[in-house]
Amino acid sequence: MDISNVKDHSTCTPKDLLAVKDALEVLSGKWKLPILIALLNGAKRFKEIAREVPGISDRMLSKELKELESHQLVIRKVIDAFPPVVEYSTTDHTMSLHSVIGALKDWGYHHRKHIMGF
Amino acid sequence: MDISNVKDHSTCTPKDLLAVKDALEVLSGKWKLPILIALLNGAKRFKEIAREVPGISDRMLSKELKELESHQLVIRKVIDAFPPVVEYSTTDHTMSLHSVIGALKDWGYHHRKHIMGF
DNA sequence: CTGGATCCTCAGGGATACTG
DNA sequence: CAGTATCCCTGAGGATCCAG
Repeated sequence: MDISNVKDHSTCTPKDLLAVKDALEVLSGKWKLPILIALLNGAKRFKEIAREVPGISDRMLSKELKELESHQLVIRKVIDAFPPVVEYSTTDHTMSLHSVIGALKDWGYHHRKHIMGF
Repeated sequence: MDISNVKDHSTCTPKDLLAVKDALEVLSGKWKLPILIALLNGAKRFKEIAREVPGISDRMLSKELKELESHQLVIRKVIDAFPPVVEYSTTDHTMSLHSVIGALKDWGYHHRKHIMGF
């Protein structure tokens, strides 16, 4: 991927802004990134994700997973059995999010230190 | 089958998740990043920012700027005159956001290509 | 020009109960 | 277990008017 123009901050074009907005929209909401982070550690079932994303309700988890699937960020695999087993996993496309998550994580730590006055 | 195709990517600890959540909270909302992007191109006045962030209302711009200031992400400089002149600029701390914005921008482009099917 | 004050809408999200 | 169906409420954000 061409990131050659990243360094030129003085020309963050309207198109670049659009790209950022696109990303924000897809990743918007309180839960999408936490869910994806949980799944990046390995495929998981519904209840497992719920356990790994503290505070999320079944309703929201269901909704968010559907949205993520529609964006091709997770894969839903149903195993016909009883009781039902559904396994969620990441996609190649999810992997491209690593730099985003990494940047947010680093900045989160940085910001906390900065505000706390260290 | 194998729920354990855990390739052990940079595993995110609960603390890391917290950091991501911190970042998301500070940058949450529809306008904060677009505003910061506008300011990264140079200090600007209220109306100039409004012009560079399409769709934002004066009310939201005012609110978001206050919040950003409280997080030390923008500096507000009043020039006593008539008509009033207020200049907003970034801080050192804002600069640390470059990697976040860069990652989001790159991923936005990438995602669009991916969804559009190239 | 730079916003504050008000009012209002709507969608994100919580709580609870229920189903195959 | 893996969700759906309802109900409800809060708060982000829009519209408009007003003031220094």
